[in-house]
Amino acid sequence: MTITRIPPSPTGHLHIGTARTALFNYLFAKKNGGKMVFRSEDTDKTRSTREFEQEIIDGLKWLGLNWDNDEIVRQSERASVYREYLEKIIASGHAYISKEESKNTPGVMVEVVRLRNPNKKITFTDLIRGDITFDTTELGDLVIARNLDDALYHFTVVVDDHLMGVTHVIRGEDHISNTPRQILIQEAIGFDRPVYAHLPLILAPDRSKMSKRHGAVALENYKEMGYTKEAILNYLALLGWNPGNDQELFTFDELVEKFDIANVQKSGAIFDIKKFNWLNKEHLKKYSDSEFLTYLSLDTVTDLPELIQPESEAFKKLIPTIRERVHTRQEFVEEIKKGEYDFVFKSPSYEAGLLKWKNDEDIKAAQPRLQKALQLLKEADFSSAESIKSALWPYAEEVGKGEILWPLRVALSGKEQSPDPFTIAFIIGPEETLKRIAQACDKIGE
RNA sequence: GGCCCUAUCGUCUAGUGGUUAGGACACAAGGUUUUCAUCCUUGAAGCCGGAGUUCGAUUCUCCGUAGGGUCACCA
Repeated sequence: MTITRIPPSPTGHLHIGTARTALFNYLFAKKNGGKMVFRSEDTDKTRSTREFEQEIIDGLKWLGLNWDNDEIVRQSERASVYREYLEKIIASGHAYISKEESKNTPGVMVEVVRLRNPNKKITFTDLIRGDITFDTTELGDLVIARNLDDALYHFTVVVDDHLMGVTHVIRGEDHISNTPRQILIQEAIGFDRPVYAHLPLILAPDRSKMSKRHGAVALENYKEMGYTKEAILNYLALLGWNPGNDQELFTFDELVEKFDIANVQKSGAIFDIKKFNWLNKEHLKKYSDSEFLTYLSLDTVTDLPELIQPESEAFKKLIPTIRERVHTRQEFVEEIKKGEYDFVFKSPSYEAGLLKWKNDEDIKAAQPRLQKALQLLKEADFSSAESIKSALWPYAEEVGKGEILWPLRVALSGKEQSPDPFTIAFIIGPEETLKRIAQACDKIGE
């Protein structure tokens, strides 16, 4: 049975790269009818925290990347297991206790455990890159434990991967050079070698490994900005993998179905927020109005302008309009905060001159048209933007579209750029619509 | 610097010993019912360089070059 693993170190937030590694491990396992296991690599007691561990677990689960039995193996709780193998490997002569000065606290003598390096060439076959050969001589007798009760990373990884039955180690390219060390330890203990696959890295725009100095790297950051899990999964998968055809939009199920590690790229991929935005919007399109409202969760936005009333009828009617203009919840909220749609909630203020259509000589030309529109709208059906449009359209065709639509839109929005007048009229309702048009007429008259 | 990995439009990528080198994002232009957005159409944009193999290399080999990763008693 195929068993992959996701072994994060809880020394920081859930990195977007870790999420992608988890995704690929999950997809590979699923694809092969196997499972993924989870392991918290918290042997560094000074940097690991339970808070980070929980955040990582929550993040992976939020994405839907579940693992076998929900089980959480913690390396910090397995010292006795490591000790057993440490003693075994020392007894066999493949490792030895070395009395030397501590590197961490100079001046203090300690007894670390070192692997007796056979100084040989190691060749392993990477599922993505093919054969990779290292001469381990340069590694020296690497330290595998600070002492018998305090095993280090390379040792714990090898022991746990073996004990947890891991068949495929799929991890970031930054682990390639760790692989020969771990193979050396495997061979010293006598464990079988798993299959390795090293994924290309996610790169920042400057082509270096994506890190905090480049901006958001934590999954949580993207979640907060309003990237949906569907979009995150989809984008992460596309970063370094392709289905072999032109499909770019995937549901999670489709990814599971179509994933093939043979189609994983060798070279690193730059994280392109623009394409990510596009994908997010595409996935958002599938949301119904009520799903979108839930997605927005505006009640969690603490600094929403007072003017905006998320519960109001007008606001609910406004949502589809904003929705088609933004990629994320964050952009949505910013649009509101900028006051772009304040005209929905209060009478617009604007210079009368703005009412003048570009083809008109005088602003006064707009007045009779607005009067006519007023008249037509009094009889109009305000049940939809479409019905409002049909009430005005014949007249607009007769007198010229810009000639009436422009001043009408300005009368309703007070802006040079806004949604079309029918939509605005629908949102603010008949009473307010008629009032604003009348006000515009007054403005011209002044 | 040593070791290792990588190299197709700006970005993510498809692809082949002979192709008009395909798609997507982004960008530009035009259009769709006034502006913005949406949508549609069109466009610009790429095989890192040099040898070699070959009738023919973007594709295969080698050498460069460039970029990246890694060199802990962190993981």
